[in-house]
Parts: sequence; C-alpha cells; structure tokens
Amino acid sequence: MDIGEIARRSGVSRSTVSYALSGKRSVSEATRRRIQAVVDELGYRPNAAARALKEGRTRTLGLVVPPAVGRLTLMQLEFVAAVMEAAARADLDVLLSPSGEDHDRSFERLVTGRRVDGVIVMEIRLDDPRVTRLQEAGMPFVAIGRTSRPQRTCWVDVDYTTLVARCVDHLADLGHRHVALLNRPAPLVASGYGPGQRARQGFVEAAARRQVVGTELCCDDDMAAGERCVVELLHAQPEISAMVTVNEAALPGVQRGLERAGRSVPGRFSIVGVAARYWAEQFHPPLTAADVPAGEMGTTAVEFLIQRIAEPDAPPQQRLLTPPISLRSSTGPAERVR
Amino acid sequence: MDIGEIARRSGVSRSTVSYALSGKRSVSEATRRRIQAVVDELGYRPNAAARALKEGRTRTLGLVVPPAVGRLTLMQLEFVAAVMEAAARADLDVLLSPSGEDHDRSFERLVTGRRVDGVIVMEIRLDDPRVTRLQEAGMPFVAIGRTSRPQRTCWVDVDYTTLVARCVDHLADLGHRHVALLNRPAPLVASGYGPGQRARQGFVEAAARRQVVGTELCCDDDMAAGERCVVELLHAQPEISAMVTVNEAALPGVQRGLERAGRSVPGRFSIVGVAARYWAEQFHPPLTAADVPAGEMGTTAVEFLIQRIAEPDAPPQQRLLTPPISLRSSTGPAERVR
DNA sequence: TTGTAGGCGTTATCAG
DNA sequence: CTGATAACGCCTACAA
Repeated sequence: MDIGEIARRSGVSRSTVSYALSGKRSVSEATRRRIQAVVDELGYRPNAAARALKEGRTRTLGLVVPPAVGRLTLMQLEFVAAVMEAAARADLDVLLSPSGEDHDRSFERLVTGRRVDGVIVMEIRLDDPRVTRLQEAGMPFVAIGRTSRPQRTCWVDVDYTTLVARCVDHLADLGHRHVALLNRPAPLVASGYGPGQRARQGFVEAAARRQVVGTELCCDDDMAAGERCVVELLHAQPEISAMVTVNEAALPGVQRGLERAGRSVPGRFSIVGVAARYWAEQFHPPLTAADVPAGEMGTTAVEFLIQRIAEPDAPPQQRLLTPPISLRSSTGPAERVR
Repeated sequence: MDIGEIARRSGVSRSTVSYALSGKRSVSEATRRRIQAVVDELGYRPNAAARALKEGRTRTLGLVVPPAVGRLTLMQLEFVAAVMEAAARADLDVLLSPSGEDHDRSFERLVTGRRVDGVIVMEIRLDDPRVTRLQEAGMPFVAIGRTSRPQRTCWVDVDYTTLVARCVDHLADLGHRHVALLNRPAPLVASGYGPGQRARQGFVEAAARRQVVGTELCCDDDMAAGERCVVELLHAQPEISAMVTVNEAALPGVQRGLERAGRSVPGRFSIVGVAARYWAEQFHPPLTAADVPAGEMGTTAVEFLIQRIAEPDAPPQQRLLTPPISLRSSTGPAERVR
C-alpha cells in the first residue's frame, strides 16, 4: 500500500494526499476528511525509506554505545533510556550501534551510509578516533564527555575535576587527613578515559591544596573488586579515615569491605563520591554524593543534536554539569587522634 | 556523492559499479579493481534509504524494549547487548523503540512505516496487544516470552515453571518443609507478566507435590524492598527455612536482610533461584541458581528473526530454555527440628 | 483548491 | 562483459 492507493480510494491525486497529511498547503476540509478516513481505515503510513530518500534526512538518531554493554553501568543505562525517550518525544527513532572491538563496520555504516541525521557518542576518550571520523565525515554529533581539545565540538559532560575536589574539601572540613580515591579500573583510566583522569586530577590538586594525604586506588567495576580494594587498603594504611569514590559499581562491595574491616560509617569511616542516585540511596547508610544527572544528560544531548542538525554552522553548544553534593549520612568528623 | 560519481570517475556505467560492489554479476577483474580504488578513495557507501526503497528491505531490526528502561534488570541489559552484537555480526542495524506508556507512536512507526525488516519484542505479557498488532500488520517478529496462546508465533523463553519447581525439589530434598517464593513486583505479576505467573504456578504445584508449605511474596525490583521483604517474612514466619527467588535485583537486599535476621547461609537458611550469573556470583555465599542465559537468548532471537524474515511462511521456531541449576554454596540441609 | 511531473540513489531487467 | 533505462514511494515546484 502506498500513497497512490490512498489517492485512488479518496478520488484525489497523490499530491493532494501528501499535502493533506503534511499540512504544507491548504486542502479543503471535505477532501481532507475523506483522505483521513481512508488513511485511518487502511492504517497507511508513509514509507520511511522513500521519504528519507526524497527529503535527504532519516528522522533517525544514532547512538554509539560502548563495546561491552554487558558492563554498562547504571549511569550509562539511565542515559540510554533518557535518549530513547527524548527522541521518541520528538518523533525520532534511535539506531543503536556498538563501537570498539571489531564493530567498525557498524560505526562506518552509521557515519557514511546516511542512515542517521546525527549521532550521539558515549564514553568519549580524551583522544578519540571516532570524533575525528565524524568530523571529517561532516556528520553532526554530540559527544558525551570531552576530548582533550573540546573547543569546537558539541558535548555534554560532568565536571569530575570540580566534583572530586569538592568531595575532598568536604572531608578535609570534617578533619580527615588521610583520604583515598576509589577510581575506575586502571586500564580504563590509562586508556585516556576522561572521568577517570579528571577525577584523579581533581583529587591530587585538592589534596595538595588542603594538605591532605591522598592515595589513589583503581578498582574494577564490580562488587568483588570493591570489597577487595577496601580491605587491602585499610589493612595497608589503617590511618586512612575517609574515601572519595567515583566507582559506583563497586559500592556494594565497598560496603561489605568496610563491614569486614570493622569500620562503621560514618562513625569510624567517611565516604563521599559521585554516583547514580540509585546506588547512593542503596548504600548503607545512604551515601553523601553528587548525583550524576544521567537522565538530564540524555535529554540535553538529544536537544543539542536536534539543534545541531537544524543549524550545523551555529557554534557548538556545550554543557558542563556540576551537580550539587546531596548530603546524606555517610560522612562525619574524623575520629580524634589517639 | 553517489554511485553516479563513482561510475563517472571509473569510466563505467552506474550499473557496473553496482554489480562490482554486490558481486551479483561478473565484472572483469580490471574494472572491478579500478572501481574499488575509486570507492576506497572517496569512501563511498550506498545510500541506505535508496537501497531500502529499491530492495524493499531495510537491513534493520527493531528492538522493542520495556518502557521504564531505567529499571532494566541486568538480565535484560545482557539481552540487549547480545542482540546488538549478533545483529552487528550479520551486518544489520538495530532500531531501538520504547513501548508502553505513551510511546505508541514509536511502535507504530516501526510496524507500519517499513522502517525495519522484523522486530524483537521483549517482556511479552500473557495477553499482549503488541503481538496482535504485529500479526495483523504481517511484520515478522520474535517474542521474548510467550503469550498464553503461543502456538503460532516465534518465541524464545525461559521455562520458569520447571525451573522454580526444580528449586523447590532441591530444597525439599534437603529437608526443608517451609519455603518461600520471592517473586517480582505484585503489579507486574498481576498485569500478566509471564515469568511471574509461571514462577508462581511452578511453585504452587511443586510445593503441593512435595508436601511443602509454600508462601509467596511479591517484592519490588530493588535492594531496599528485598531487605524489607526478608526481614518481615522471617519475623512473621520464623519457621521458614528456605527461599526460592526469581527477583535478582532484590538479591543484595535479601542478603542484608538475612544478615540482620541472624540467619547465616546456608547454615540457618537456604536460598536458591533464577538469576543472571553476575548476581548469583556476587551473592554471599555464591548463589545456587539457574543462570538465565540472556546472551544466548539474544543471539537466538536474532537468528530466529533473520530466518523468519527470509522465510515468513516457514513454521515459527520456538525455543524454551531450561538452564541447569548451578550448584554453588547457598543451600544446605534444613536444621533439625528442636 | 487541486493535478502533473520530475527526481532523490539504487538495483535489476533488458539489450548489446 | 557492459550500458541504458525503468522502477521503488514520496515530496514539491510548477501549472491549472
């Protein structure tokens, strides 16, 4: 069934049907109704491919997700959901594409096959070949995260440097002198993962500024690793009385580790960090943390992308989010030195 | 840049270029190379919309995900990842579509706008309008889960009835006489969610058969609910010595609840269930459970769908999975009655 | 207010 | 082995 079928059945020309549906030129009320009736009856919808071919746009957004989605954190998941919903609200579809590993073909199809009008790229590295590729292909895109030279690209990111520094400040204010940073997995950070690197930077700077002794720890994104890290850390350096964490997936393990080490929170240990609200609230006691607004980021990314597709030459929009730290119950004053 | 550009630069006709790339008719080695060189140099790729229009297929699969993806369980997430990867391997793209709530337009675009060649629908209800819609639209699809009349549709599902019954058998064999079922959230089960209903059915039947006293408990999909449920249950019915769980998201909470109630596992309480392997292994002690093979299900779903698109009239394939229960360390003999 | 006709980029049929 | 040409279904400038 095509537009011709509708035209025939309503006794008008194909263009009249097209105009009646798009509203791009006026159609007499009578014929419009007649056409609409036929459309409803047959459940007609314009063929997306034909429309895309003619209009030169697909009404589809590409979403490039990290390779091992099995390891997707809750934050990322919330982000994907938000993108999906925001796109749906704007009547846009979302094409999912894995990147990294050996999925280059999928990425290439996206960029070069005109399958989408624009792309959102998650988990940007400081030096990311995908960004270069998108730029040279002239495909509108929004990066989630910044490369090391983010001036001319459109992005949405969380200011981990500032956030982690604020966490250190908070702990220093409470009198903590020996503080640890629980970072993301070492290979990830080493490969130029922005949040990991910027968290480290914010931690080191703030520790120096506040004359606090800082210890950084990289930890795999799971419960077991979190428990192990904490236990080993407190065994090796029992003087550490507080921790800043940017590794939400390790939180349940951290909790167990603290229990095993006999460090009650916040009485004998303080912990503060950056996490999805869900994890922060699931922690015992509820975690004082900057809640990453993943949902808002997804919505913003879609907004930016739509804007960018409409006006590719406008200056790229950028948004650096610094969500406030929600004071819950996981931090308290340092124990008095005996 | 289009195929004409390539044709011009290689000094051949457009059809020759097309054939050289598709290999659907033989092209002299010399011209094939010349064409390939130009293609590589310009980075040409066929316009997806034009190709879809002409061929009548989009090389795209639709994936209909549950509405509140924010609440996506790990199992579902693993499934989505597997679908994405399997599709990418077959050089197919995946179009993501939220369903439920007020996202009907997205679903309708998918079915009726010819945006995809086939659809995978997650989280099928016993009575699911989406299935009816897809059938009347003649869109090839694979259901993840079965409706109450699954005979003529193509689906992949987990046999919760059998799995839960086996769990009950295992506990009964160990001497447990009072057993609980930790099911998914009440509204979900009530709305005709297959796994929830079938888990209940398997539980009731097996309990009767084994002359075990069974108590069913619906529990929200989060840690806090899990903890609350367990504490309340053991307070109200302390004679219960074992539990079957199909609610993986509640597991961390269940663990805490058991600790708070002073029930060590497996010494003073046994627990067995159905869960993603990740959660089973994160449990303390590791959970004896049937590991839902979400990845395998995703891969199978893509296989089935590709097959179904190729031969829509072949009898629909169906796969009911009954993964074995992996014996870990969370079950033991019932305590002797004092 | 409505109809006619051309073209978007491909692939496939039909000639050569 | 290769080239011209006709669709695929839609949108829209132009004509009436």
